[in-house]
Amino acid sequence: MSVRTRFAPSPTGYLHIGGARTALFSWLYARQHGGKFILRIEDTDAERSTDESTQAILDGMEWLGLDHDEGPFFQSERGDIYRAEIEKLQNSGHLYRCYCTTEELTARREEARIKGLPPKYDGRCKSRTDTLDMANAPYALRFRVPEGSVIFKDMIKGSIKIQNSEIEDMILLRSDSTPTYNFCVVVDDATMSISHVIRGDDHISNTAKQILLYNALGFELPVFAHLPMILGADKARLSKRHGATSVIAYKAEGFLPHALVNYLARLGWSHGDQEIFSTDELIKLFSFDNVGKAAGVFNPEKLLWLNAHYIKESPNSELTTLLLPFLQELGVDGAEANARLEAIVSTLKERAKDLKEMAESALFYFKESVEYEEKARNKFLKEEKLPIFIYLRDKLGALANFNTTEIEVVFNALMEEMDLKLGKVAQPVRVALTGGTVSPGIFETLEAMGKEMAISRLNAAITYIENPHGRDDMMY
RNA sequence: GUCCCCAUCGUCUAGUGGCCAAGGACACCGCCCUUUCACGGCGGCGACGGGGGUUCGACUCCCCCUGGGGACGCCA
Repeated sequence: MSVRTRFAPSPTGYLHIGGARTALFSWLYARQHGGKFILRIEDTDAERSTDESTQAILDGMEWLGLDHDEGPFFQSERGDIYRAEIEKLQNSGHLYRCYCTTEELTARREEARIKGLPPKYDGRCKSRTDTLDMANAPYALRFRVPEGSVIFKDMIKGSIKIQNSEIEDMILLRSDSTPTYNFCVVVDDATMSISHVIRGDDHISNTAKQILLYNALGFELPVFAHLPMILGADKARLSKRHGATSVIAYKAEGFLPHALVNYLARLGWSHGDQEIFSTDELIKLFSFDNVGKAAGVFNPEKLLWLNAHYIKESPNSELTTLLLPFLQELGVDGAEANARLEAIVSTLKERAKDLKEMAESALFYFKESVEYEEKARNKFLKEEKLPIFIYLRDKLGALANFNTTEIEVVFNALMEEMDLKLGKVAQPVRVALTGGTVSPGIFETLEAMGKEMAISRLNAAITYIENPHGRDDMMY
């Protein structure tokens, strides 16, 4: 049997974390078995489905690198197929007309709930005999649930058994003649020859209903795998209030797609003690045998750690490309940045957790002039430091090769001459160059900055110290 | 309420009856490295929800309880 998996989101919002993991596992399984991964958009609810959402889902998938082999298919375009299958069920006596209105059903459900009874359809239209009198009344088509029970084997959860008496006669065709979810899913999965249905375990109860439909339609059952849910820190189902849940938001926050992929893979699945997986490794090692049964809490900090890891691992050229949009977002000229970024990126990648933060800490390389942080300025831009700045400005300005080796020679000479330790020299210089007390190594920073800018900033510091009152805007 | 699923450090997890006085990772704390901040290295804190069985032996198997999650739509 060839492996065919699918991801079938409804286009009612962005691709969220939970959906992304479901898609990832389906994709991995297909790739591992040389099978096909199919994308299907479940837009039978015309009210809530939007093209923007479809696009957002497509964008999210693409960003994560989860490419599909077939589709996207749209349920809204498959009406003929559903109609044909409905007809079959009708002919085989699996359906009956229900004339109950939505209002009546809602009221009865409410009533049942109050009485503590299961809020299930009571089947009152099942054996109506007055259907002829109802000729002009709108009706929905319900599925006649047979006696017995549904037992199925889940690749993750094992054997699951549900009594048919727990399942209500669900509506397959609405009174406006549109088919409902459970029916479409079955028809689609069967006609698309899906071999493995991989989805969240919130669908387990649907699976029972769907198996009934598979049987009634005479379709062969696929293999099911129900992934445990992803929860927020408070153990409630992950939702907006737990922070960013949309995949694309992580892109905007400066995450690398593979960091998210690695994180999501490891949330619920494991391979011994290994934490870091390349895509190829995931494809090779993934197995439902090692997917846990319990719901997992989404931990943003571990994601951040992985992101920092992958930033460190990324080649400078790649990081440059990725970082550029974030710099432009901050008002840096793209062309200028691009020319100098590769050198700069290598000074920053060791300490950045995400690209957004990285862009912010790169900002001083591109600004016309630096603004001094108050504490830094008060501590380091003082009269007594003047000789250091003047010395460096002159000696560094005279360097032919402005690289870390040569720069270090100058610093060593200065330290010798003035009998200072590096710490006493580096911090004031850092403030002059960056405006703050935190930055990459001072020699690297100088080299990445370039001679011209370095000298100009040293001069600015000298001017500032000599004439602080000329800068009223910075004084209190 | 009914049904279904689940249960190892705060979190993600390893563990498939003896290898476990329970291992790794994130986070947290400390030390080291160091020109700052990080990175990195070393160390520390920290868990088998409870009760019954089964067994020579249970984190591992069974039952009950408790706790958590999910589903009960003419939504998907």
